[in-house]
Amino acid sequence: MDRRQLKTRKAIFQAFRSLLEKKRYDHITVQEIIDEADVGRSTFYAHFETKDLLLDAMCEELFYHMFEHDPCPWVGRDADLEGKLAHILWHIRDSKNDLSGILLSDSGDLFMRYFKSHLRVVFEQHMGFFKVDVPCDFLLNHLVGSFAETVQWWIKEGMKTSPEMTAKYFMTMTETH
Amino acid sequence: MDRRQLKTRKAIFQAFRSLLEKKRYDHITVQEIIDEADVGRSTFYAHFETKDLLLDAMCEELFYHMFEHDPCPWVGRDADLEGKLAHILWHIRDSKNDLSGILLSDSGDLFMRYFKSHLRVVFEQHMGFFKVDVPCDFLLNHLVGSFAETVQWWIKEGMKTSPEMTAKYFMTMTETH
DNA sequence: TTCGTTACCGAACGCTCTGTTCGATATTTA
DNA sequence: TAAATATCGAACAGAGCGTTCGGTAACGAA
Repeated sequence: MDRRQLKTRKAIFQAFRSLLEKKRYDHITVQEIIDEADVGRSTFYAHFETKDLLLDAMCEELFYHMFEHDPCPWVGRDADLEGKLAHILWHIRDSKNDLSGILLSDSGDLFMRYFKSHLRVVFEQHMGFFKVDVPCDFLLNHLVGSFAETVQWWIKEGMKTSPEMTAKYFMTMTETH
Repeated sequence: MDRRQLKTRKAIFQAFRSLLEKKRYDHITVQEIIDEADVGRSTFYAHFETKDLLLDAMCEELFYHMFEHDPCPWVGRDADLEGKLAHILWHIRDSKNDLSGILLSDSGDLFMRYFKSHLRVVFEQHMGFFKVDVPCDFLLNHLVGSFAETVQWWIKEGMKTSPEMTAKYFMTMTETH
């Protein structure tokens, strides 16, 4: 990939992230993005057809490492659920892209939607763990939603508790004694 | 209130709701709303300064009855939590404003935010019921988020299970045996 | 019914943003 | 070095925004 392309792409992402912390997604204009990124108008449209597709691309990049690659050293691919969840929290806290700021922004729900769709896959692999007398799809939906809420709460509180402890809180709420 | 005002307000709300089922909130233009509502441009702005304030006003109206007034006949003000939750579900299902369609639309998250803020108050009155070893604000956040997820799941599945049964599902997930 | 009040209409306004085009310029890769 | 290509920047038509204002029609009170 041409270095110029990477540089432009990075500048746009950075500008976009910066704006997202100041105002809501649907109030951000392409004009503002290219001003902030210091990029030509036509250049922006050469990279992204629309603002929505820019959002898609950024989500792809934000969550790629968290769910697919670059695993936390102390968590293997066959870790237990609690370990995996702690890993996700660890990743959010130490993200270089200020992921926590984005998830908590006024447009956080937009990113939460992507986040949840990835979480769903994780939980699907551990459904056997939960033995409750409710419909299976209800349970899955519940777990994904609950953990997403847990993450939001955790960030809002300044991520004071450790990833491990936070994951434990969540598991406590879902335990089937 | 002047009949003309009520008629206009109703037409705008109706048009807005109709559009929300077809496309995302931030893709809806004021132009489309006034076309659909068959209302003059200046008339719209006489009622609502911005599209965001229209959203606010509509949420106010949508959730007013659910949380404050017009209680379901078989649920008193001092009902237990499960009863209150069932009442809320009952209200969503039988709403004349197609509340379920709105909550499930592409912009459902916007309305969920309002919904959750009201739910918070309800759960706050019943925190004594839950005895779990996690921080109190974590617990409250968890309950509100979980129930919101439950509602979303319920609507998506076509509201097949009864409000009572659905409330029971939820309580099952949060029981502290 | 009458009459003063008030809400609506509709056209027009300057403005901002959109998404596209194109030739000139600068950078990169081979 | 040379060919390819990414960026720039200006310009464009089109759409939406939010406001203004005079004319019209519906309203509510007497």
